[in-house]
Amino acid sequence: MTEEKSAYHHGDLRAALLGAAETVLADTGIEAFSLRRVAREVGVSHSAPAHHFADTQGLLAALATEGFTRFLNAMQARQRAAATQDARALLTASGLGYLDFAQGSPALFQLMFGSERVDFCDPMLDRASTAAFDHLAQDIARLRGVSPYDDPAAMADVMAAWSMVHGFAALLMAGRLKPVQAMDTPEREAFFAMLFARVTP
Amino acid sequence: MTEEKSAYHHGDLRAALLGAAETVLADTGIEAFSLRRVAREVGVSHSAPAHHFADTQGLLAALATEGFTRFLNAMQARQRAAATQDARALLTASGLGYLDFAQGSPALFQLMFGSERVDFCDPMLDRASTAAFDHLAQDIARLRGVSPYDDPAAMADVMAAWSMVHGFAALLMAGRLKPVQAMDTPEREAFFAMLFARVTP
DNA sequence: ACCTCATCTGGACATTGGCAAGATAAAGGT
DNA sequence: ACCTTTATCTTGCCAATGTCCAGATGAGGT
Repeated sequence: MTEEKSAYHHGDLRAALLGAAETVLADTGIEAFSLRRVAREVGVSHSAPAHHFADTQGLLAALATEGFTRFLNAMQARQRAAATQDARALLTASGLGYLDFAQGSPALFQLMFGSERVDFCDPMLDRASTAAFDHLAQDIARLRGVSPYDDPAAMADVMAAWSMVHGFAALLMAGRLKPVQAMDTPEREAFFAMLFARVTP
Repeated sequence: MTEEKSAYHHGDLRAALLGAAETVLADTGIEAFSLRRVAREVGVSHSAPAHHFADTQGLLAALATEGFTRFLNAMQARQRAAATQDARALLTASGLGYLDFAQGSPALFQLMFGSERVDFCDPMLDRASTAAFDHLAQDIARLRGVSPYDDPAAMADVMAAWSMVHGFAALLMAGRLKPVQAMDTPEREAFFAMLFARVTP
């Protein structure tokens, strides 16, 4: 409908800002992230974003929220691709999806897990991040036959799996796992699957 | 010797700046870290640091370097406290030292592992971080009887152990492991030791 | 046609990192 | 002792940033 720009009243500025924010984030990194730059990218005044996001934190919270839903999608996509009912294979698929997302959107990944600039009190963000956590909990529930919310041992499995895949992803993104970086994709995935299998005996 | 301040020529400004930088880092976090604030804290002009560190990155690199040596100390301290020769107990002690450091200096920890503002090309920093990695490699060498640099399987053990402890520490610091945060110290340490033992079967 | 109000603009202010020119004092050579 | 050199620190400046504010604009309801 409002396809042409009318100078004023952009039409869907909120979405445009979110899109540009992701580009800027990927370009400059979180720590050099600039709200004015985002506005410039969209071609709008420097204080236009204020009417859609309270402040920079607000925009980043919204961006992280979108990140978490895509993050969940990445895990689910791997599970669909695996086309199996085996609980252990499904868990491994989630782990690989976790890595897919981290490698595909490293800046977003760091925003979601390694930044102080995001306010996790934001209810939308809380919902999205909780949903991602629940997905992993469900994988463990399927494997153990008990919900981690009922069984401490199963919850320990969740923590173990999560710590493992997150540490692997974070160190890989930070360029610390040199030997792993040298591997090609199938080799790296096999390597990770081998490590990941250890934490849920 | 130069105990009293002489307005000009602070005496040991470099060390004073590093000390203040750590305080500021702990106060404001990395992403709001301000060089001018550090200078103000020391009571010196805003561009005095330029003569001791090329720029903000330079100061942060020096700070991270100091962090890595303390990080290594934390792991070694735990091993001394364990007072054992058992390879597995020594490895666990390193993991607990890893956590000690992360919990004791969370801001420094995030600077070292989760920031883009540190230049790892800095030779001093490279030396310090490599030394910390080598410590873990040595733990695995003692456990397996082979150096990870010679044996791929042993290197895989290093990656596994590192990913596990790092993921656990990072998620804990980010406030994501709610059930673990609820535990008291001994319980949390026992819990971690249990998880950590899984990765090196 | 008019009015209301969300949306967007432009200017202001304090703060930041980095640069350049100058002030200060310690060190060293004569 | 004196003068020069050099390292150290200060002051003043610039562009850029986040946030606030008053005002311009126009879309949608009445």
